[in-house]
Amino acid sequence: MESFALPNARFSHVRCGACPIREHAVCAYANGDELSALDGIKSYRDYAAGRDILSAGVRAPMVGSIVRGVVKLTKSLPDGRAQMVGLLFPGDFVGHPSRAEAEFDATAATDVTLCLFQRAPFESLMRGSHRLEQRMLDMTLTELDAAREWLLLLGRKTARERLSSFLLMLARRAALTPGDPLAEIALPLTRGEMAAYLGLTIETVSRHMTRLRADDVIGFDTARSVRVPSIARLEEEAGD
Amino acid sequence: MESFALPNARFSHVRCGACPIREHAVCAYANGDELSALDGIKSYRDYAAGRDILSAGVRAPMVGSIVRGVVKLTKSLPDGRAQMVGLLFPGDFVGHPSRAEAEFDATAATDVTLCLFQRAPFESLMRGSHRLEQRMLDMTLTELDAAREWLLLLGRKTARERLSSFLLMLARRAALTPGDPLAEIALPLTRGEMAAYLGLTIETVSRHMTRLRADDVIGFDTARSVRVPSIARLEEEAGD
DNA sequence: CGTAGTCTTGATGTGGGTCAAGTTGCGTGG
DNA sequence: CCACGCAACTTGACCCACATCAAGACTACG
Repeated sequence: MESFALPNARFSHVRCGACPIREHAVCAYANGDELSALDGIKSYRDYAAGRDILSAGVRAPMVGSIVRGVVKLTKSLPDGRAQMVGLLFPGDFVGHPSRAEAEFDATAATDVTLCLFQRAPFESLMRGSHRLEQRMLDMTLTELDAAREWLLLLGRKTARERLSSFLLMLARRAALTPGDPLAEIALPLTRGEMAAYLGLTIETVSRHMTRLRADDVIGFDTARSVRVPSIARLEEEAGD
Repeated sequence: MESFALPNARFSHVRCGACPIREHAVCAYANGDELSALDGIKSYRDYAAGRDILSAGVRAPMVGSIVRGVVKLTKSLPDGRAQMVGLLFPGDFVGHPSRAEAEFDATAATDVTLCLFQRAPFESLMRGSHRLEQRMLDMTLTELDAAREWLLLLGRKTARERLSSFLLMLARRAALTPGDPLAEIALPLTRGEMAAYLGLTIETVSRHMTRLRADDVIGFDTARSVRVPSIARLEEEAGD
């Protein structure tokens, strides 16, 4: 029996064909043979919100895809200052092939399910499969583009523009899943995590959220959700 | 006759075996067959300092490796604010396979020589060569790591730490090529370009360069060069 | 219903931005 | 070889967006 009967098991197994991220993850281009090879070396694992997945400077024996939830990547200076350097959603890849030692901490921002592969068999599978390697390159280029967009945000945007850019990204992601465009969007991050992402402090994030609401750019009743009445308006506020 | 006789020709050809970046570029893992295939589709081209190589939103028919010189990648907001999002050195790759339209401007920061490949034959060559594709993935992961390091710099470091980090990167690159460790390092960027890279203004860069000199962290007589008497001291100043 | 984490709001401080005025360096042409 | 002109750089005076410091309020969970 597969894991549907055990939704919160820490280790479990779901056939790739039934996987919700089949079309978006590293396996997106895989053919039947490749998929069953992947199927043979994978296992699902759950992480509660706040749990560490990878630690900077530590060798990790696994890599994997996010099936459910949000993972944050953080880099720190020795004196404790910390900056989030990546935010990963379902379908995104955690850990890098040919880079056993992580360059940053990866932490579950929400409850997370990963589809894990042992590093060694995954790498040899990739070496034999052009599709898999091409997909990996593609995903890495997408991440690089996103990181560069973020460099522009951190280097040149005001606090209000940064918040708007972040909310815009979430609104666009939410728009991809069908539903009422004016529905509440659940924020996957706390104010403190948003600050870590945006290169700001908690207080500045909180103040500008309040102001964006006062100016009717967004609406919210609880701190962990927002409504976006007009994407166009939010785009203006984001600065680009 | 090959281009050694025509050092400033805009188009020319050098056998890969004689190429100074043979070991560091996308061709680093290529075997004999792959190398001669690359040799067949490549051409060298020179760009004077300041020349545009790629423009944001424009389809580029070529990709290529930097043979000589420094290339800067810049992203701009509609109101003119601009942030450098990458700085590429000899061996680095310009343009992305499977991404015909650039996401940013690429400009020659110094006089530059590129080893250009037509996009289509390069991509099909890559599809057929595991070594080439693996090298490409490897280089992209390295760029991603560098971009994330830069996110930490832009998000959390002070102006003095940013300058020190930048100078440290140059000092480490210079240390790779043999020579007097206390020799002058030529700065590939103007104060304005350094500011664009570091998320600062020209004035702030200039002031902190002056202060770092006053504090004996660095030495310089002309604006376009520095001496680093102690790498260890510079590392302290860089914050990590 | 207590307590701890999260969020909001206010008062004040400061690093880096802005504006402005030189200065230095260098290529061009007389 | 020098004079001109322009771009790059430096330095100073002032300003402001965001950080810091400090209370209090809300929420969730035992």
